[in-house]
Amino acid sequence: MSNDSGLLAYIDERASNRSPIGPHLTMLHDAPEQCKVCAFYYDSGNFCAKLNLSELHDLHDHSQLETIKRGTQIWDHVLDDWPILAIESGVMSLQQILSDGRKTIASFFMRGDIIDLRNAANRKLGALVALSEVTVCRLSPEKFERIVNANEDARILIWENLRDQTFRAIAHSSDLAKKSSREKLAAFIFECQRRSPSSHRCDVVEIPVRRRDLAEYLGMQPETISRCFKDFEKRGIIGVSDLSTIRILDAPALRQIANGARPEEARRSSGHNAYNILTTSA
Amino acid sequence: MSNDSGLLAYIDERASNRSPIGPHLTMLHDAPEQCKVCAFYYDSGNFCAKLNLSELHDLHDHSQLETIKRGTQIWDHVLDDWPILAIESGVMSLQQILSDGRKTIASFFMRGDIIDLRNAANRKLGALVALSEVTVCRLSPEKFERIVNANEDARILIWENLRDQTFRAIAHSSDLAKKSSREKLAAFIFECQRRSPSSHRCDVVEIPVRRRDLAEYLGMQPETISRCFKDFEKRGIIGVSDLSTIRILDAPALRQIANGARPEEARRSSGHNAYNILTTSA
DNA sequence: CGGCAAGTTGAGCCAGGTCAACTCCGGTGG
DNA sequence: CCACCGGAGTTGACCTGGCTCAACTTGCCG
Repeated sequence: MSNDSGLLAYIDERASNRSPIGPHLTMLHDAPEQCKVCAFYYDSGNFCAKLNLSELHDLHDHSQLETIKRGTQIWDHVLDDWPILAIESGVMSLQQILSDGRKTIASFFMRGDIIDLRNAANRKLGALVALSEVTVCRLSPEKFERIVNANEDARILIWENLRDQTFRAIAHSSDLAKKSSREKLAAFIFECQRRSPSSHRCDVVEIPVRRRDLAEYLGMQPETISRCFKDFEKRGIIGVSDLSTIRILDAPALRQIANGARPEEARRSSGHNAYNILTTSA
Repeated sequence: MSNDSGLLAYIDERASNRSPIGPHLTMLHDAPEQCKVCAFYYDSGNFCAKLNLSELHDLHDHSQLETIKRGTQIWDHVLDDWPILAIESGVMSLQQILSDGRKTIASFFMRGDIIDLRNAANRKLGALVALSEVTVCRLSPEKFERIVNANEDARILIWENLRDQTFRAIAHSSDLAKKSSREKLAAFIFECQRRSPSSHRCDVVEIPVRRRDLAEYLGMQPETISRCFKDFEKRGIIGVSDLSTIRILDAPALRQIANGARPEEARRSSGHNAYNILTTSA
């Protein structure tokens, strides 16, 4: 997919309608070449797969596919023009810097996520930074808007994608709020498993980010991350082969930890539970 | 709830669409009584205000307005049928209970928020619990869906509402991740100010939830909340009149704290005149 | 006025932050 | 091919912010 990025470099983004195949819409029997190999198209149930060929070509011709290196920030003035990003591969992060330099990664965006930052300017959300090599498609806001208006399937899908991002952020909030370091890490491992591209559940999980980024995402220190991994490994819950790959050896135990079961003690339970919540265990 | 639905049944929704003063809509010169006093209708720029009278009546007639008491949970089997909630007043919370009893409030929903929990069942998000007396309108999913499909203004508004919830959750995540207790509380005070119904910025801020709920939202202990409030008060940054009302006395200082400026150190300002620095805007 | 929940205050302690030293590893250049 | 470098990760020692527990005060409601 990087073999034709050289082609892209030539293109004048503003003026040309740059259809890679054919001058006009006469040859709509096929999807654009770039789209054929893009997850948004060939993943069943992703956005571009919902479009008809006319829409797909229209969107493609006014969008920009780009590969960006780790550490690159997408600047605000670019986002002003291209506020809608489709992450095709890699991991993007939304990060904030506090006045004294502490850095926080508020959210990860991975393959299949569509980031819609229209109107996000007022609320300063932070910077979009690539945590790995990222392939991203900048969707034309106008075409996107038009397609979403016209195509109900696409609209529903986009809506669910956004809701999923919301739910993910909410779940992440509650992880951060009350969980211990081990619990957060365990929950994150399952989150990685859940979001892994290979939809088949597998006990080998890829950690797609560096320890350091992971620490910033989970609100911890790299040292603590390291200690927690070591702890899990020592207890035989996971196996660590290399830094970016682990194997879950004792899924039930890991699940218990992720769900916040304390070892044995001190359930100062139930007495003050005015709300009588009925906890439905998964 | 649907007292005058008979009349409306006559109307052909398609033909009368988007014509607030259509021919045989003469008797529809008025919104439903309940809607007239509802924030979603009279707040400029909220959902129901975007509907034409036909849509408004249709939605109203198939929805349920309800007042629920503090501590009440909206049960899952109810959410299955009524997954879309419009919060008219009060504070709803989304809370999770960990296996050992720790409770987390992941998100607050206040006036003007529309909670769309369709398809949220798979990802167990937690329970919806009222933190105060809440007036909520359960929107008919079918009517809601139809209106969102037909009415572009309404759709855009809903879309922005959801995006705002996402951004809020993300911002909350980054607050929880790396901020100290004081910083989180300061940030929360500003969040309350921002979301207060009285749109005019005012230095008197209402804290709409109990200390205990606040603690669970911010991932702290009630004792710590109390100590932080006392600390701010002692330093003259805020004034506390009663438990649910505070007054911001030194907004710049509070802002500094919320943004994560540490007390003394690391000020690379090198400045002679600290007052000339205008870092924070709006 | 009495009872109960919410909030506050105080004392002690521990999980995780902080700092420093070290290893590991890929890239680079002589 | 090796020496060197720098950034990432790890390990150990120490320290502190905020959790915990317990006792107390306040406020609300019948």
